[in-house]
Amino acid sequence: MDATFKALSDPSRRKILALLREEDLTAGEIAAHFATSWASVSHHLGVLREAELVVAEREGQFIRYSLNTTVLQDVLQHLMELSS
Amino acid sequence: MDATFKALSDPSRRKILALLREEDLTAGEIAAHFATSWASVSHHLGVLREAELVVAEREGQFIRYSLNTTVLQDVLQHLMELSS
DNA sequence: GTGATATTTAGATGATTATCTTATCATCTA
DNA sequence: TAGATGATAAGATAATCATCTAAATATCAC
Repeated sequence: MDATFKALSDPSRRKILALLREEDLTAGEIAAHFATSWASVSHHLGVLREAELVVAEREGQFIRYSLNTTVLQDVLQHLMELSS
Repeated sequence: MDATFKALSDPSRRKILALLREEDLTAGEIAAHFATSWASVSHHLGVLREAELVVAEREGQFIRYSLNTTVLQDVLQHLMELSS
């Protein structure tokens, strides 16, 4: 749960999650939405992968990312227990 | 929303929120639950205040802290929009 | 295999952060 | 007012983090 919250604490990473909510995207498509370097975006994707908030799957030359809503549900559960 | 997630990303601060979920507590009562220095706990309380996740109210010699569930609800809303 | 494209990794740097000790501020009691 | 207690602020330090450039890895097309 610690890694999850830490992953969520960066606005770039939350933006990535919001993009993936619309549709699955390759790393390049995600990076295209940012002004920072590809390496920086790749770093954020690594953090999100580590936290299991996203899933990466190679598709030939590309790597396609998708949301793991299960972990997001866990976070929601945790926060609801705090706020209820 | 940024400050809120950053505030939530530290386990000590989430522990403080969990304590406050049970009952309102003074800064000293909160600090008693931690092995770190009072100053460190006070720092965390400052971060939580800044994020408006808690409300501080002076009661004579003491300062009593309570949860601000409104902001927690906002976080929940934000996360639900990501996960739905 | 060679070259081209997609992505990640490595190493470095500057900024932020959590923690500590010490000092300061606020309130109470006598 | 003086001393004691509750709490925060200031200043220092070590660790973590986001970002960069350059290098490495993986796949595809030829």
